[in-house]
Amino acid sequence: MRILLVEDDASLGEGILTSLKPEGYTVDWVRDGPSALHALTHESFGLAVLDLGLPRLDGLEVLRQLRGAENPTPVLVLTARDSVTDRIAGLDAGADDYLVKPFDVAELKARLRALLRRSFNRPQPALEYRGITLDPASQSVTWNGQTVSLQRKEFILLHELIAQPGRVLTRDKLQQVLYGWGEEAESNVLEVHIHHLRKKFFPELIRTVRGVGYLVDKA
Amino acid sequence: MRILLVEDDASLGEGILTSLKPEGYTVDWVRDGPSALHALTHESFGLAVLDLGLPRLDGLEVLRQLRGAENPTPVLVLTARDSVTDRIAGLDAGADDYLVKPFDVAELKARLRALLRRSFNRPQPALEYRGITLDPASQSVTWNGQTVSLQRKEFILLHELIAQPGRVLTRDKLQQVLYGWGEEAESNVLEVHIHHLRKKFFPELIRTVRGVGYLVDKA
DNA sequence: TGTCCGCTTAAGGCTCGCTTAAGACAGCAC
DNA sequence: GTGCTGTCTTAAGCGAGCCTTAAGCGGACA
Repeated sequence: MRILLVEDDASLGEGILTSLKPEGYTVDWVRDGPSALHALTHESFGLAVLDLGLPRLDGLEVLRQLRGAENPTPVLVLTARDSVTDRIAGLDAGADDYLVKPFDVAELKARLRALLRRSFNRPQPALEYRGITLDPASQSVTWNGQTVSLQRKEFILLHELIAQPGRVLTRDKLQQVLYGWGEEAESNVLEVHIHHLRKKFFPELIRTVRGVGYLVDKA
Repeated sequence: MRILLVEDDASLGEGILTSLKPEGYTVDWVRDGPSALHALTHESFGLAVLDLGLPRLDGLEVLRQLRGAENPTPVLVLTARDSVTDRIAGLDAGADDYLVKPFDVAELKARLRALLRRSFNRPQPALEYRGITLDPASQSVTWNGQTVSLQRKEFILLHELIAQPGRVLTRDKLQQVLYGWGEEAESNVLEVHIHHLRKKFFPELIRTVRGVGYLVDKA
C-alpha cells in the first residue's frame, strides 16, 4: 500500500516514516502543500496522511482542492489544534479521519488500518490497462471481457504495477508490497508470481529491468 | 438493525443500551457530537437516537451538518427542553421524531418502531436476486416462490450481501454489520453463518474471496 | 565462453476457510 | 425458578488451493 505523507516538521516526519515502513507501507514524503497536491493528482496513492499546518499552502486548502477535483483518496488529517470548529472544518473539507498532535504512533497505525479497511468498501475506480480491467471492489479481473482468475498476491502485484505504468518498481518495493519489511523473501517467490501473471495474460505485459525490477509500459 | 446512540449521560445511555439490545437492535454508543458526525458519515446506520445537549458540539448542529451532507438516516431526537421553539428547531434541522426527557423506555421503543416502519415504507423495496426475494419489512425470504426460513443474523448477512452485488464485503465489514464495534468475534461465527446460507440456498450464491471477504456475483 | 541473473516447472507444506457437532444462551411458557 | 425451544457461538478436524521452495535451464552481459 502506497501512502503519501505530508508533513513539514522534519523530525516528526522522520518518525512517522520509520514507524510506518515496517508495517509494509510504501511511504512517499513531501513537505509542503503544492507538492502534496501535485503528487496526489499525478500519482496514485492508497491513502494520505496530511498535516494541516503547512507552509505555502494550508492543509485544509489542499484537501479542498483535492476533493474539488473529485479525488477520492482517503485522507487522515493531523493537527495541533483541537478546537471543535477545526475538527469540523477538517471533516467538512473531506477528511476521512482526524488525529490531534501529539499522538501515539500506535494510534496512528490503528487508524490507518481502520481507514484502509473502510476505503476497501468504497467505490474505488477500476483500473484499466490494455484491455485488462482490475476492479478492487470485486477483486475481479477481466481481459477483453473474459474473466481471468488471479490469486491474491498476483492481484496485488498486478495492481501495483498497473497503477504506475511506465515506472520501474524495484524488487524490493514489490516484495515490500507483498510482505512488508519484516521478512525479506530469501527465495524467488516474486519471480514465480510474475511468471504466473505473464502466463495468464501475455509475456510482454510485464517487462524485466535486469538487476532492478519490473514495469508495465506506459499505455 | 444497526442504531447509533448519541448520549453523553452515562447512566441514561447505559439504560437505553440495555433496553434496546433485547429488541434485536445492534447499538453503537458515542458520547459527543464530533464522534457522532464521524460515525454517521463514515458508517451506515439504520437509525440514530440523538441527544440534543451534547458536549463539544451541540446535537442540533450535528443534525444540521448531517442533513447538509444529504445523509438520510432517520433521527430521533432526545431533549430535556420542552419549549415549542426547541421542538420546532429540532424538526426543522431534520429530525424525524422527538422525545422529551424524562421519557418512558417503552415509549422510546414504540417510537423507534414507528420510525423504522415509516422509513421502511420509503423507497426500501424488497430486494430481489436470482429468484431470492428479501423483504426487510417482514423479515421474510422467498426463493422461487417457496418461503425460506432464515435466522436473524443470516437474514442480515444475506441482505447486506445482496444489497451490493458484485462487490466484495470484507469480513470486518460484515462482522461490523452483525455486531457493531463492541465485541469483535474471535471465532468463526461468520463462516458458520455463511455456510448455513449456502446450504439453505445454493453454494455458488456466495463466493469467497480468500483473505478478503465474501460477495454475491452481479446478477 | 563463463558467470550471473532471471525464467520455468513441479512438488510439498501450510494457511485459510469449510464443515460438523455439541454446548451456551436467550426467550418464553408454566 | 424450571424446563423447553430455537438461535447463536465455539471448537476441532479436514481439505483445497495458495504460496513457497528448490533445482535445472536459458539468455544477457562482460
